[in-house]
Amino acid sequence: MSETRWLSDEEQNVWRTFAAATSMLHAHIEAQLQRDGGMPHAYYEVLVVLSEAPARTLRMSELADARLSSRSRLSHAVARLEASGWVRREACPTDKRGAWAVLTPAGFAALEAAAPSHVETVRQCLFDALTPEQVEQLGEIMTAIREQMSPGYEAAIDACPSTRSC
Amino acid sequence: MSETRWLSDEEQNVWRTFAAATSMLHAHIEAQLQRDGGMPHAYYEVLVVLSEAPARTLRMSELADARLSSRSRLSHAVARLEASGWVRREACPTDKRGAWAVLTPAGFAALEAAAPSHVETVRQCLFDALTPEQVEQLGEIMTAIREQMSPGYEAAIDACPSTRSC
DNA sequence: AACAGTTGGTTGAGTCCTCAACATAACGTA
DNA sequence: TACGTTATGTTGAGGACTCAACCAACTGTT
Repeated sequence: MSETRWLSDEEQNVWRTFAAATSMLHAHIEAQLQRDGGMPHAYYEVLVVLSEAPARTLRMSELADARLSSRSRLSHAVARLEASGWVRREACPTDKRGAWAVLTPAGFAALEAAAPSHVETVRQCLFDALTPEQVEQLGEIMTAIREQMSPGYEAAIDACPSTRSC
Repeated sequence: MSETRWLSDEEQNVWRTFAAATSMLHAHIEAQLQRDGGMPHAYYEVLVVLSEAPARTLRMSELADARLSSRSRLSHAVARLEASGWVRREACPTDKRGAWAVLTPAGFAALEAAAPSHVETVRQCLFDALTPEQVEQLGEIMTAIREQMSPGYEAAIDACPSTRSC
């Protein structure tokens, strides 16, 4: 292990502000969505991804890869969403290991009901605080970070067959 | 409730990238700290705050207000940190309701042991991905968001007596 | 002194997440 | 066909957080 590259005062300040701001933002959005939509943010995003998929249906692993990383997590999430009647599992005929997750009409309705206040919250917390120029900068910065964390992420999403056809 | 101010395509793109990038970043840092330091990020931050306090000691509520919001959360956290031998509770003589949290030598050592790899991770994931100009922009953007979420936060920190004297 | 209201902190139940272990099915090669 | 390897998805235990309820102590008013 080579010498530690400690943060400068300036960097430390940026990092702490970053951590505080994103933490508050996530907590706020989480609480709002839980309160008004009856679901955590992660589950909301599952519904969003499903709602945009062809036939509102995706393989479990595609769903996991697209947004959620861990398969275990998704499995638990879909179990809960299924109990709420918002998602339905279906056996995959071509691959007997596989499972499809299908957004139910009730799930779509729940998403539609939760969306307006969620979007309003995002706007208030994020976009209302920034100038148009800063929004653009933020987009570039976050793209760079995402690329750093997971090279080829963008390309992978674009190339993902499930978002194109089924 | 007035008309929903939906996000434009551009805004939606920025928001999704923001959510994905910060989520990956947090997950990565969390995993690294858990693996190499044996503690979650939130607990690491508790140790950091304590280590910077006079006599490495803070009232529970000051600790909660400074970084963690919920008192319940802090109470659970300190219980766990106390079980690890990293923090010690002490009764407050002037206010018999109150409690002090004191960083133990073992806690300070754990912090020192965890710091280098944590800082390296932050540098790799965040600063290495950005230009100096972007770092500056990020600082301003996050300051604006933090101010939006919690007006007067900066001022409150600066005015907090516990960080000045004891 | 007494009482209502506020503040400091803890507790327990329930929820979500992680991690590791597992079962099942598909694939590749001999 | 048989066997080892890989991929898909589930399960259960344990940890961390939230929320609401709670106790104890301080404060201000009468």
